[in-house]
Amino acid sequence: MADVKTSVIRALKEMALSLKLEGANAFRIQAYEQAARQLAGVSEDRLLELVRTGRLTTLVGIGPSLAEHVTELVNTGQLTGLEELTERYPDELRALVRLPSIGPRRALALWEALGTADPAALVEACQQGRVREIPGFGRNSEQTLLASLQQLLGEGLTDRRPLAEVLPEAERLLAYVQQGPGVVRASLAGSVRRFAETVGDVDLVASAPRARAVLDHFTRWPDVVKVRGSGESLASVILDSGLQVDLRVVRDADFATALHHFTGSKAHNVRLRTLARRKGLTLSEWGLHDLKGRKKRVTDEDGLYALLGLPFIPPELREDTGEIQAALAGDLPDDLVTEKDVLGIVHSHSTWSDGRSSLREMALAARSLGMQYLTVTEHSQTAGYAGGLTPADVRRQWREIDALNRELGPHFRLLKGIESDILEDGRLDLPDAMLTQLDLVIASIHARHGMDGARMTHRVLTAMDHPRMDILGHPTGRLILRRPPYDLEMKRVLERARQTGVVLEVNGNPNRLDLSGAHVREAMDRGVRLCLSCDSHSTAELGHLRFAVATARRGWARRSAVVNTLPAADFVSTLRGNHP
DNA sequence: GCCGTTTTCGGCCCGACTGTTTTCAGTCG
Repeated sequence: MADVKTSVIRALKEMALSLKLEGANAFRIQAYEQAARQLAGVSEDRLLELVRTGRLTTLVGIGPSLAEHVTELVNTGQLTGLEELTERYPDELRALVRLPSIGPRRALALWEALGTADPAALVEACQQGRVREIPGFGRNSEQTLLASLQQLLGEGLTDRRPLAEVLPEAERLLAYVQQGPGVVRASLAGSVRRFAETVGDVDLVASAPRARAVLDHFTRWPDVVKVRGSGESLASVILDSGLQVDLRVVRDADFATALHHFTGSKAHNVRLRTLARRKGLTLSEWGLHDLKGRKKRVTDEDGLYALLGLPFIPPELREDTGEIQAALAGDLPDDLVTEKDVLGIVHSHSTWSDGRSSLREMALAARSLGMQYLTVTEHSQTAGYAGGLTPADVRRQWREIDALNRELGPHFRLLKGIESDILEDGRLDLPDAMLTQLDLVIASIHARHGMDGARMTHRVLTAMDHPRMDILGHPTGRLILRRPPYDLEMKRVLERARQTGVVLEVNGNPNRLDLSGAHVREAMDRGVRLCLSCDSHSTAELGHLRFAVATARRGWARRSAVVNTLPAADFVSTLRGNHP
């Protein structure tokens, strides 16, 4: 079941799309879209409180009219007028708008001219040459439309990929661009730099005196299979992996504003430009200018934000979910967690269960990353498919852990733990007598994902009430682009975490990123603590930590809320302090 | 539909590109 906040946001977005089809005033449409984003940055409890007290209009971008709509949505689940608009424009028409190069105007033109928005019927119309007869369309746009319709009917249009699938290739390409002729600075930009969960393409920005030479260098990268376009300052290519990469090259004096512009998000940029206007400045990728067209000197993003009267806003926060207002008010977290803050690797598997590296290899790798400890948390006995450990196995493993600690100490420690399955009735998978002897207990769901919301919520809350439960592993169970989260009332899970002191995991496995940034933000609002974990099954996967850190930052997580920024002894004792 | 350190009305973010046009609308980021 979707929570109230999610359904309100969805309704506002639906309304915006309907109004686009309706040909409504563009700024009215924008108002709905901005309101949706604004609410995304507010916790559900705060939203309900603002509705109850009639103070919704204290949010930027929500005036009397939208406040009324949101109140109606919260109270009744309906929005007057939305249903009527939805019926006027069928779902197929709404889906058309998502096709590349098709917006509301052209979708409507197709629908009206052909009397249908059904993708299969449109394919036929393209093949019969009927689309090119429609005013505003021609031979080229007919071909483009046909191609994207066929893709839509084939594997679907979700050509987004998990960030981690893209990042290594993007970083290799960045290193290559940095070696281009005359390159002064180069950086990743776009959703990759913001560490979004999924990315559609990769954006790079570089500075050099002669753009053309760098662009030629770029298009000669061995993995390039197709050059989509190459102009004076931009080249766009397709790699053999199917990934699209765009490179912009500017003079170094323009690097900071170009990098900022192409990092986005679009909504963040829009709001920042509005702020600039109010200060009598205009901001674009080509610089910050005053009203007389004089260019301000901007050498880096720090300087850009400073000229606008703001502290630096890290890329992970640039989603227009309240970060600019918070920055203006001095309310941005001043101790946003960083990778350097993390002192221990939490949640790891070895060859004792389903890992691919030995315990010794894992320990040495963690130590060489500068970590002070690694928690050994194999699967428990119920997870037979993953080589889960029986109590006897766990005791045997302790002997190896003790030996390794004698060898690798005293500045590095393996902590004794387990990742216990949460059974169907919410019990943990090992006897209490054993759980109390462990340094930490992660408990996670690995089976029976499909329970209904009431039973699943009860199952998780029951586990959290266990006095030896320290950390809830991958709390929502989602797999990015593959599996939706469990049917779980997150609000109650967060509340129980606050009451019991149970720590919620931010699992850095790039297919999970669980909790999500949005849930991290709700956890922060409630004072719930987090641990940033790798869920590593090999030494290479210790690198998952960066995704956990980035996801936590996207949820504005403070260092002080993250338990594995503590040294080993404090980490163990703070977990022991649970269940007051 | 929102908003106000020039405005309670009249503005509202910026630029590039594409394809279809013959001066520009629509789309995109």
